[in-house]
Amino acid sequence: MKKLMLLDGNSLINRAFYGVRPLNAPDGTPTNAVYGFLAILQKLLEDEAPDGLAVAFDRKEPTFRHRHSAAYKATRRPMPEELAAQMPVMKEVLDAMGVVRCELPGWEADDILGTLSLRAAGEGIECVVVTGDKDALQLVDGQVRVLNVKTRMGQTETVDYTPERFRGEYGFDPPKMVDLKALMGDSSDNIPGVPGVGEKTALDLIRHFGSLDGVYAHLDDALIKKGVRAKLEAGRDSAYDSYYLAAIDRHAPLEADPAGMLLPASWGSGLYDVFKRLGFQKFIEKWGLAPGEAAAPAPVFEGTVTSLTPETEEELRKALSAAAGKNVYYAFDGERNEFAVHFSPSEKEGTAVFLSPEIYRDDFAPALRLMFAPSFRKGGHDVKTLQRALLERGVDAGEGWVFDAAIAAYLLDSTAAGYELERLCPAFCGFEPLSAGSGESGQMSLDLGGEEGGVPLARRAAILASRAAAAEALEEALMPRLRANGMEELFERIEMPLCAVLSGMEHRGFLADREALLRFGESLVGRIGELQNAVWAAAGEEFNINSPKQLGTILFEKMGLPGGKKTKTGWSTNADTLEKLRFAPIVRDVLEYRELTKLKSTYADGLLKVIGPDGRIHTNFQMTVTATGRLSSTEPNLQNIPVRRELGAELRKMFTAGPGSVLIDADYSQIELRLLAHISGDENMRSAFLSGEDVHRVTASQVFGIPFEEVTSEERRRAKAVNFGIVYGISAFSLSQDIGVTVTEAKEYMDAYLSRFHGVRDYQKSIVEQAKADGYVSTLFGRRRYLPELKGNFTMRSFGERVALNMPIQGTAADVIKLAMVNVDRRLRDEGLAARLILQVHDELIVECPDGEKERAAALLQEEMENAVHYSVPLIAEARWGRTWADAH
DNA sequence: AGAATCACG
DNA sequence: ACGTACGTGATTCTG
Repeated sequence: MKKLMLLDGNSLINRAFYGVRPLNAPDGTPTNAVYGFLAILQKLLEDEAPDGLAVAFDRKEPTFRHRHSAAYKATRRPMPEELAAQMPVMKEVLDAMGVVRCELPGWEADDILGTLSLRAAGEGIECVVVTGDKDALQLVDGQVRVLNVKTRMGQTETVDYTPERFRGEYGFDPPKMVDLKALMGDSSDNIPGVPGVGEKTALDLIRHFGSLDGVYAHLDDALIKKGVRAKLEAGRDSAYDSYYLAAIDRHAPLEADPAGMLLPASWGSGLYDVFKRLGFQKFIEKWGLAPGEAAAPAPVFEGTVTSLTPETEEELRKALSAAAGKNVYYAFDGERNEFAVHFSPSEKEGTAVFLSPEIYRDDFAPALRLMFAPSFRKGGHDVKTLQRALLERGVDAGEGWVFDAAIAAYLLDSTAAGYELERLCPAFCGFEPLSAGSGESGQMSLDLGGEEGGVPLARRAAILASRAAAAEALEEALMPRLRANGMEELFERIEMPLCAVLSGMEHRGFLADREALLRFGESLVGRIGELQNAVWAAAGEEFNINSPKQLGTILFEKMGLPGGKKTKTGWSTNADTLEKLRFAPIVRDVLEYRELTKLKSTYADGLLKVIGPDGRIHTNFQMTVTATGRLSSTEPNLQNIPVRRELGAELRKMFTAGPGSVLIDADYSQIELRLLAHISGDENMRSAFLSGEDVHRVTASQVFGIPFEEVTSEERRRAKAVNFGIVYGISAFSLSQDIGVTVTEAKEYMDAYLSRFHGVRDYQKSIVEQAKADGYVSTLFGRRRYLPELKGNFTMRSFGERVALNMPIQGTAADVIKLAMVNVDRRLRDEGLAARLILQVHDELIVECPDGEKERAAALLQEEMENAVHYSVPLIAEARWGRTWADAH
């Protein structure tokens, strides 16, 4: 064995528990911690590829060390019940994996890790100790690395501590970690340390005096402040007792031998069974697990579906006649141009009509119009994509859609891992839809895309039919849940109608001026070259300016510029950092270089690549991505086209209206602040909006206690930052960073703000309490976001609290503009206008419109946006028009 | 594949 | 003392 990985079981499962949202096995056992642990383990195995693996666990009873310590108090925090319930599952999983579990009465997991790593080192085996605590860092040496695992917002991060890394961070050798803990203590481990001495003080002391003994030998040293000296004197016994508690004992009487901890070459079918029972489908797939001989096959779709494959319109009409009056469900395969509609007379049996160019050789459009008749009550999965596929085939089938499985599941949990049919169906309906690889054994065939060897037509029909049927099953499973959550209206009146609005917008696209875009890109090339040469000249060598690593080395090491902050992987070179170094010409050039190359690669070149044959750019609006209810835009993202800087804003001149048309751009004014005023009911803020005055000026005059007329532009700027911060759930520190004042000043601003706007203060307090009680927050339309983060440690909890403050505001704004979009689209059609929506940018709608309609369309747009809802604060939208986006904005 | 950076609301 | 604003997506470099 060359490399042994040792895991601190308790610490990792604890991290996993707080980092992973609630999850249950089909039988109801909570499994989120086990799941999270496996996710961490998987990553570790991939990254480190160890030969051996063992997991150490704490025992419930106090350890010898604790019992013999005067400072020990039997107040170990009890494990949360939900987590304790998962420990047996955890052990079962490890056993099924064939991983050695180590525990020893009277000894901590840390001691076991210390003992095993010492033994392994003695046998010449490299050791990787993995834990979520910092205590084990004392073990770091030439043969033992410690990976410190953090979970942040569900993401696992590991910090790899080598002796060098440790010294770089702490400024002393790893064994001195014990001395540090002796002074600062560790609340999670019941190590008291010296009362009143925290991490900062303790770090300074150990760095200076080298050890705990060193500190106490130099108590008179002038470097130790009076107060600290007094605390150290008073806490001497506690410190030395803590030293004893913090020191890992590397000689635990353990039977285990590192050589016996070899990992199996492959996982057995026992693990498959365990994962199957726990519902860990993802790990079964990722780890390529297969059932044993005797294991039952996974349940797949079992309906009896009769597939009809009409060859003529006559046959199609006849086949569809049976669908009259029934709910119908669709699935399609865009690449093959195949569509299926499924309708069932009962739970058990159904009929599917399957349309494939292979047998139906006529023009598809008329057939599709029959298949997607407006009168059908329609359901499906990812309806917007299906509608767009139909539009691309000349069929407008936006009416009659009442169910979309992906959107329903998204409303039920907007932060789930995904909403694919393959995931939802097993989770909510207990069966899997058919796929090319499932079904009768021997039927599996590789689809090479050629004439031979493809999936047979009948099979493809069955697969599409089962996918359509899955949507039906999901409707039965999910609609009652939506109703129970009070989300029926949000679903039926906003999200479902929005599908057709968005598919239309995607299909229409935004006309782009290819030549202008090309010229713009070309115009940047010369200057980029100049800047590159200037930067290289100043640096005295050629290097890749796009590499933050190389750039950091040049600026902060070679040229010795000050203020370089370290990030995870090296020097920070972001715009915030570089702005402070503008006095150096090279930095100014780098900043301009960054600006220009960003415009060139992401926008000029990037957009040219996605202009369609029709000269238009067709973005995808994602409806199930954001945690707050906003849309997102991809391939390309048209929601982040530059506007804030002059040069970037040039790009908006390349987005134009078609011949004879104009663009109308309408945006909500301060929608989030207005919603905050309404939701919090803050009278002061409401009257600021009702007065129609500039809200940032009003805020400035209130926060700074000066007359409205005397507010300077700087004061207004700061007040604006405070307003933004309030919406996001601010801290004084971040505000100070943002507006460049001291933390103390920022704190004063915030206190002044909250005392002036006490309705906001009260609201913030109550929404966080509400979130903690309910486990989620909601928008005014009932959209939810669950906040498992609120159960976590300080950092996670703080994040959860900020989200609780922000989501109801940002989410309600998203709801409002979505409703406005549905209404705008409907009214444009009802009034016979040719104007149509083409883009949404969160608080902004863009309509393309024939010249002759522009006054009517602009008025309609503004009216529908302002009247989408009627709250205690008016919503204001402003509309402009022009030939290009730049002119209209 | 993840990190860093930067574009937007 | 903690660690530092909410929500996104695309590009580039790097291991």
